[in-house]
This record gives sequence, structure tokens and C-alpha cells, in this order.
Amino acid sequence: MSNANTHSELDLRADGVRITRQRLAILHVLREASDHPRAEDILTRARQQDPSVSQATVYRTLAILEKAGTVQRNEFDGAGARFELADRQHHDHLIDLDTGVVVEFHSPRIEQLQAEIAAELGYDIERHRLELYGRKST
Amino acid sequence: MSNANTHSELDLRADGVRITRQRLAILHVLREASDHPRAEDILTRARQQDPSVSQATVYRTLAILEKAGTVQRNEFDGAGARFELADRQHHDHLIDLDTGVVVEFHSPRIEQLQAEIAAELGYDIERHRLELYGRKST
DNA sequence: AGCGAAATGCAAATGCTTCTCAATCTTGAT
DNA sequence: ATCAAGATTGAGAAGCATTTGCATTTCGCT
Repeated sequence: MSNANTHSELDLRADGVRITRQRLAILHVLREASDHPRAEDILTRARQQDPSVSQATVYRTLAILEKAGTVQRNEFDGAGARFELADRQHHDHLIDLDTGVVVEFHSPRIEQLQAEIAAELGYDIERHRLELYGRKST
Repeated sequence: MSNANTHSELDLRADGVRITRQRLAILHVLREASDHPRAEDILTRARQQDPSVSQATVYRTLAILEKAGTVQRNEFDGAGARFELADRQHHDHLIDLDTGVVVEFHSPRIEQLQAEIAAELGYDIERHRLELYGRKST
């Protein structure tokens, strides 16, 4: 509710993003979600708060929020993209192959190694993508 | 041509994969390619050897070869999937954001760290995906 | 050579995402 | 508060890469 979010409505408005009823509903869904929902899930949940939200608006809003740095889009293996707020620390993902559950993790050492490797190859990294796919060990 | 390939036609036949004219053409394309071609590129090139190859067969064959472990499918950011023979050592990819060129690399240390992280989270890794997106450093 | 199963081409169908366009909102200025 | 100008929206059509249904052809074994 009263969330000291880095990407508040005020921040967004300052970025030239108009605050509409639909966008508030979508932002609300993202703030409540902890499961990296798909566009379709976001649509369903947003409609609970505002039944007028359409599919097109969900996609358009997610694209705008991604550009504004508020949302991160993840394209894991399998079906469509899954979204999350980008306001926390950078992290990578481990996807449970049995349940689809996504676990977040962060490894400065891996990031460090990535930068070293890229440098050896003569490149500067702009971004990366690291996903582990596995199953609970018994 | 005379390629001591791990995934020869003989190996494939032993795996119950029928060797058809079209599949030979597609395999040939993959053996010659060093640029991680897309399905569409593979179709075009395969047709030079056998004009009868269809789009559907390219996709079906790639799926079969992937299942047989002969082909690796890569879904980099942006457009469709890009394919390569899977007969060499496992490797990850660095994608040049300016040219689309794909550079391969391998880091045992990163793999090691990945396994450690997964273990800490209570998981066994089945596969992973590591892609670096960057630009040539000046 | 002959058979049955598997593979193929074509075209239609998918699934996710984006676009078109007329109608409706937001916002900054009055 | 009110207004005008431009941004945003809903609904459905369109896009794109990939997959599938089905009648026909081909492979691989006898």
C-alpha cells in the first residue's frame, strides 16, 4: 500500500508518463505480485481493480514501463514473457522445471567473471541474461 | 565434407531418425554454417541443395535434431531462434549489439559458481542459459 | 519389388504481441 | 472549474515465428 517505491506515480509523471486508471491498476498488480506474472495474468488481476483494462493496454503499458526502467521483462524458456518490478537490486533467475516457480539470486563473482570474459573478447557488456533451469535436489 | 562428426547420419539412423533427402540438406547447411542461422536462413540455404525442402520440414527437422542432441536452439533477444550444431564443447554466447554477430565462449569458473549457487538454493541444475549483450570496446 | 510406418508439402491454425482508428481521457494553461 | 491539444484506450484486425492436419510421397526392411 504505502510503498516507498523508487518508481512512484510521481516519478513516472515526471518522466512524461501519464497516470491513467488502467496504468494504476497495472502498477498495483505488479507491486502485489511476487510470482513474475505473464501478460495474461496481469490482465486478469488488473481487471479485478478496473474491469475496463484491455489486453492492448496491458502490453502497451508494460512496454512503456519497461522503457521507463520501472518494469523488467523476462523471456524464460517456454511460453510468453514474464514481468516484475525493476526497483529492487539486479538479480538473475533460477526456474524450477517442475513447478515454474522462479527463484531470484545474485552473484557478484559471476558478474565479475562475465566482465572479464567480455573484456578478453574485446567487448563491453551492456546487459546480460543468466537463467538456471533445475529441479529441487532431494 | 568428410566430417568426423559425433552426430553422423549413421548415429542418427541408429537413434531411429530416418535419413531423408531434406534432412541431409538441412544437416549440410548446419555443418557449413558458422553464423547461428535462423530457421528462415536454413530454409533458403537448404533449398540450394534440394529445392523441395519446405518451411514445415525445416522446423520439424530442427525439433527432431534438437531432441536427438544434434542441434542446439538459441533464443537470443530480438527475433526468432538461431540454431547451431551441438557437437562441439558446451559454450555460452556473447551477442554483438551492433552487428548481431555471435561470439562463443566457455568459463568453467562461471559454471562452477552456478552449480554452487543452485546447490545453496536447494536445486540441481539441468541446464542454463548465459548470454552477454555488448559492443566492441574501443 | 513390395509394405507399413514415417516424413513431406501445402495451407490453415496457433499463440503471443503489436497495430489501427475512432472515441475518451489527462494534463497544463486559462 | 474549464478548455483545448495531445496522449491513451478498447476492440478487433494484423503480424510473425512456429506448429499442425491431412493427403501424398518416401524410407527402410523383408
